[in-house]
Amino acid sequence: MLKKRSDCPISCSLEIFGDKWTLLILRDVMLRGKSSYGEFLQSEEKISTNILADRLSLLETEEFLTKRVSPQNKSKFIYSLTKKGIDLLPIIIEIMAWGAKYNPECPKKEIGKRLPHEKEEVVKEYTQKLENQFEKES
Amino acid sequence: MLKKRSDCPISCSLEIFGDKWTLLILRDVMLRGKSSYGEFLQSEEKISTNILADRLSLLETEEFLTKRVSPQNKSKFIYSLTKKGIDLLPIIIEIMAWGAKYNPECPKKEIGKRLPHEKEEVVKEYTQKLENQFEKES
DNA sequence: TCTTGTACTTGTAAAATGCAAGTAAAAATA
DNA sequence: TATTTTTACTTGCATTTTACAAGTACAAGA
Repeated sequence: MLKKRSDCPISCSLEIFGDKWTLLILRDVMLRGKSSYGEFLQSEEKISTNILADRLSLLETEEFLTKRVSPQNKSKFIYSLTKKGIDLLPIIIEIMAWGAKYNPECPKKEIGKRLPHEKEEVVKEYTQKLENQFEKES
Repeated sequence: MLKKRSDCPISCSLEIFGDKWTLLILRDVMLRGKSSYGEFLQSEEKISTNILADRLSLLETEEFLTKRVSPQNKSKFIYSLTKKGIDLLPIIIEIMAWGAKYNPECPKKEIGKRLPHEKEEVVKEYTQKLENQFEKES
């Protein structure tokens, strides 16, 4: 990512998180309350260890996540969202909404069911929740 | 894409368009009125010819775009959005909004300036416009 | 002290991408 | 009619990225 392809905000964004894994890690953080390497590794999509390490490093570099030692366990790291990371929630929700609409085989859980008629509210609720967490941690 | 990583709608979506180029082609179609191989090739991001051919084929297979011979020129093809493709607009707009917010060096054009305060309206306007086009072509 | 938990790193093969060149058919031009 | 241009790819090959399996390092717990 030394030199940008263009100044288009869409292109710039895709250069950072336009791949099959980065947003999936953020999904785990935002919607599933995950926060550690081991937890990310357990997701059903089975990310490789080297890719996970690479993406976590990227997410930290890009300041989507911050990394700190767990107070309970000094050999464990906790990854938390920044405001910049929280602001990606609307993108993830839109992707989920689209995916839920066009993949009938995807079982719809609570959020999925709410999306067709109250997407805005879902985004607001989760943003609020994540921002509260953010405040507590600072 | 023989077997899916999981049934998560986010994961399924990213398996299709989670890369650096697919959404950029759709940007050109949705926001810049482009519709042919040659036009896509001219974008400032400089996509390779083989990648463009591969992605157009994917977009057709996934039914995001339909392909037909140009009435004016039989050696030219016109790619048009399907409803399924038009439904990706909110994702693209959210990505643009995020990118415009966090990349101060991206020059903001009309849409970019409107996004912070009237994102919903922008999505509605463009959806309307693209759906009108869709109707005209059918 | 030994085992477990946690977070990686390394090696290597496979797949995707980028770049340059070539192909083929229709359209425009001489 | 012959030639050039336009349009949309395809092909070959080097580079980069990814996937998979294995190994490493350090802290915590028994």
